[in-house]
Amino acid sequence: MNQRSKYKTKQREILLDYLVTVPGEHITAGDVCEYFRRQGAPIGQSTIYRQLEKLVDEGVVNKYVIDSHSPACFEYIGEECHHGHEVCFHCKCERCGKLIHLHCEELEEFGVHLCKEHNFRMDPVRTVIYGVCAECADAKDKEPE
Amino acid sequence: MNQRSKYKTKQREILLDYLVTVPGEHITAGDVCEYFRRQGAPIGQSTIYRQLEKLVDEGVVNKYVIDSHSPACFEYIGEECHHGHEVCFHCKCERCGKLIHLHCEELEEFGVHLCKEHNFRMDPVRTVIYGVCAECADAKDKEPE
DNA sequence: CTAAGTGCAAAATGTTTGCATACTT
DNA sequence: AAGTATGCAAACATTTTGCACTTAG
Repeated sequence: MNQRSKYKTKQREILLDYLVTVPGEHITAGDVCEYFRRQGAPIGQSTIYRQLEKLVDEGVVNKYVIDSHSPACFEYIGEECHHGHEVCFHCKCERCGKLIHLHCEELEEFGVHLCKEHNFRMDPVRTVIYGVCAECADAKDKEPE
Repeated sequence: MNQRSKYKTKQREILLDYLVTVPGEHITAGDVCEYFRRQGAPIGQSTIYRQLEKLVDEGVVNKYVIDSHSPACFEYIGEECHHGHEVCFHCKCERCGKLIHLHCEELEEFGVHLCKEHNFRMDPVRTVIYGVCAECADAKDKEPE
């Protein structure tokens, strides 16, 4: 299950170079495929899936599952997710799909609580908090059934 | 997107009757299909998917997406998820796949915090906290790379 | 030279859909 | 009678896999 990369291949380099340019954005494997196809330098989709999986295992990239059967989203973890010692948490709006990055001490405390009281080591990187963002909540209030 | 049931059909009844017997367990659409097939009273899979979706929209059943391309899990929300006014949160072990139900005030507080400070309305029903459970954490400590 | 990675096309998988039929109200 | 729900099979979309070939160390 833990697949890390051992060789430094051209495809991996190119893929990473691209990902680095879009930190914090979340893109699907299909997006990545298409991007390189358009560049005139396509990478096989199996390679993309396989490298992406490795990058996830290496902690360089995060993977988010929004819904079964929508494609999974990947996100390069740039500096913006590492302010000081803080971890970056992610909230995903169920309505508009927006991904919100959160640096929140309370959340970190909650992680500690989970570990101490419930013996569960939360993985902030893989955990996505679903809910409704401010804008969508407003919109919904206005538009009734 | 919001599909609620208007007629009370036999299939819906049977399905609900079954779900009620396994509150807190999480089962896939495929599991449900097979269950009824074995009972000698199969229900069409489209019906199962469609009814399950309705039950989710009605708030009777929760749906969890663990991983894209693993089947989605459904869970009847019985009393055990409604101790008093508490909500039930779910933690999923990344290693063994175990689903842990948590009744935790701190988590509720965290939801409130999220809403007040960050304007994000967490949906406890759809949010799954990923991490590593106690047993798997122990196991990993012993078995090095 | 060996282990690892690539790419293609094919398979696998979970979910959705079209449509004719049957059931609820 | 009108509006919904059902069930089948076919369609879909994403992800995975088998395999022959290439590349990195």
